[in-house]
Amino acid sequence: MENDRLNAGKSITIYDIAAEAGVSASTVSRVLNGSASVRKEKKDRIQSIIDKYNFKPNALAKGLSDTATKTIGIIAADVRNPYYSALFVACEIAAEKAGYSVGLANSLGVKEREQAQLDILLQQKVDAIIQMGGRVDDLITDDAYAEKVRAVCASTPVIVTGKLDKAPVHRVVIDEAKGMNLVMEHLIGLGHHKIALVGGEMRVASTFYKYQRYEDNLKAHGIKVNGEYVVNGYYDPESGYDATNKILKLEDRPTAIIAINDFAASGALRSIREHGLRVPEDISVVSFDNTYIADLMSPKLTSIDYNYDKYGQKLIDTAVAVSAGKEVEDLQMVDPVLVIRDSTGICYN
Amino acid sequence: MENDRLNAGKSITIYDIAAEAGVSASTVSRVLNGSASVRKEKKDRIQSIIDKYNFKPNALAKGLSDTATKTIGIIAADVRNPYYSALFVACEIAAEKAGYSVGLANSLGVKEREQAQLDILLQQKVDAIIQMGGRVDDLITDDAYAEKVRAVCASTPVIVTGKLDKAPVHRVVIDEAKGMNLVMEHLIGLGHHKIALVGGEMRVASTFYKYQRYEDNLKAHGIKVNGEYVVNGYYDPESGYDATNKILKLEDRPTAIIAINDFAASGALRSIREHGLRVPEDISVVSFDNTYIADLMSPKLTSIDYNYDKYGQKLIDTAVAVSAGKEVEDLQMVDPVLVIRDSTGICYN
DNA sequence: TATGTAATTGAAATCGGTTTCAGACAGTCC
DNA sequence: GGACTGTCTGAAACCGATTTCAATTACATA
Repeated sequence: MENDRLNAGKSITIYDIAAEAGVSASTVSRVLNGSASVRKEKKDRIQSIIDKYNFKPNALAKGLSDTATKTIGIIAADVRNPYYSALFVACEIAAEKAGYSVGLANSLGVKEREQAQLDILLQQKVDAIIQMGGRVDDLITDDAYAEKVRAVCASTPVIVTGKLDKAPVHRVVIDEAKGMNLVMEHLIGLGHHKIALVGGEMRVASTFYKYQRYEDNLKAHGIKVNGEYVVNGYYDPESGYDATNKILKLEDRPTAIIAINDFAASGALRSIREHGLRVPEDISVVSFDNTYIADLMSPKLTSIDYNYDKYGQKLIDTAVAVSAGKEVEDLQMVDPVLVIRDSTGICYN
Repeated sequence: MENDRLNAGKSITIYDIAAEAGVSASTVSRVLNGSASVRKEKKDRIQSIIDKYNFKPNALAKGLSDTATKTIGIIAADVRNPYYSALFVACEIAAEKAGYSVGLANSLGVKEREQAQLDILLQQKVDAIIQMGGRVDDLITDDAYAEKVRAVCASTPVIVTGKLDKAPVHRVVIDEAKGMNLVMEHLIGLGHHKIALVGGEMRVASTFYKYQRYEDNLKAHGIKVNGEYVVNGYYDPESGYDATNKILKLEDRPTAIIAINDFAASGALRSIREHGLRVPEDISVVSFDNTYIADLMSPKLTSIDYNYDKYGQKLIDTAVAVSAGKEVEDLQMVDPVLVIRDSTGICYN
């Protein structure tokens, strides 16, 4: 008992196991990893001692002597956004299957944090870094940031979900163009011609790409682009609310609204309701991300889904492959899917 | 150049710095940590070389020789639930201020995962483990699980957000009783007597405690407890929806519904709307957690808030203090607050 | 029984830091 | 000048694993 107290905090090591088994640490290590053959009788004895103490080798020591830590660091913009939490959990599950564990840091969109977190992950000797959202999504890459990432890439593979060029990263990105095409085809197929776009910043690449396809699709259908129908903002409910308020004041009201994400869509819904209009009878609403929010709203939102499980799997596969020195495509695409729910309907106007 | 390529993946060490500065590694270490005095001129020279290479010491090696890793492991039930993501980010920010970094693992409510994650964190030599949600919330502690936690506690402090007894953990929990008191006072103050409770499992301690106070408050106001008004379930929208459907079919309909969390409340709102009733004119709705969902709904939800920033801060403060060997209260409480929005109103029936 | 080969095993080096310990050196005081 | 003090500094041990290398043992074959 008193001995227990004295030992508090001191955990058991491979040498303790070796001593109790009357063998060397090398042999215990071999049993632990199955890295070389050990005489059956001896192996069983050692294994039973390992089990008895539920001994788990110190990951720090292991990481120090091995070349790999079997750890992947993930920097997300903000897990409080369900888009990132869904993607993170998908990565975690995929990583686990591959025998890796993941760490999570939130950059909260602050450049200094992103850089500091890169440094921490580097110090922790993760085998790869996945950065989702934040600076890597900028349409125009910040030079200082690119320089930093380039330095990181020299020792650790970096996989990003955004457009970041100017650094030797691997990219696994959503095919935004395809997503917007799906949305536009859906709306135009329902007879909508007066389509608005709310929320999002043009400095964010994914938003900009969406906007491009929005224009392209309208033009392709001979529909004139109405500048008043595009009201940017951010990615939160307030932004969607404000933008929609502005749009609903227009003389020539649109019959459909595309929100940059589900948050913005929730604000749009509120604004529409407050204007005494119905969804989808008077106005259709579509959004991007298909987070659980889409399912919480009334009416439930038609939204573009990114198949988070597959997306996470692809990110981890890439991280694992690159860190193992395998050749992997620099750029991989993830196909979005349109999930049709109750917020879109035929245009009667 | 070719040299660069050869060195790819090999990062710079304290010995490289020492060699370039013409001193020993010990001296560089002293400059790095300010752990002992080094002659000014020499110190500056070493520092400039450190800066030049942006050298950051290998955290694995450091953790191996130090007693602490300045790392805190967090096991959450599921960060996709905004309750946990809010709390996690609060912890991350608080940890950062204290010079710690945090890791995140999701147990997803699976016992085997919780145990495996405890083992991984132990191997990674985190200075403390914070477990939020999952098994630690059980009203009746699982013996095998308690045994596991007890073993973990022998080497690493564990802080939990739930009721887990039977293991020498530290607990920082929400004062559920106070929360439910606030809710009941609010509703009864608005004239409600027929109050229903939807969602949640009684095997979860926090839910059970809420139920107890629900009963207590009714009795204290001389209101008879109606068993039909309590419909348990889980913590998702569907559960709230199903439970509310059941309740709205009753002859003697309640005038207020308390949902176990914002998710369940969103389902309740949907059911109420589908029954052609209005919130709060016909029925008031209150919920717990005050996640951003409460703000997304129409009407916006009146909900119990846990002050996540302070809660996270308290968790980290406790983790840091305990791992430093300081004496800390075994049980600390966090006070909830009622945030009144648009889903509750005076009872006219 | 002698010999060759394959299977086992442990000593020692290594990973990249920190820290103790003792020696070198400089400055102060009689 | 000698003794004493205090400041700097590096060598070496240590943290807990893995792995190389060489030695030992076991076993099959001639």
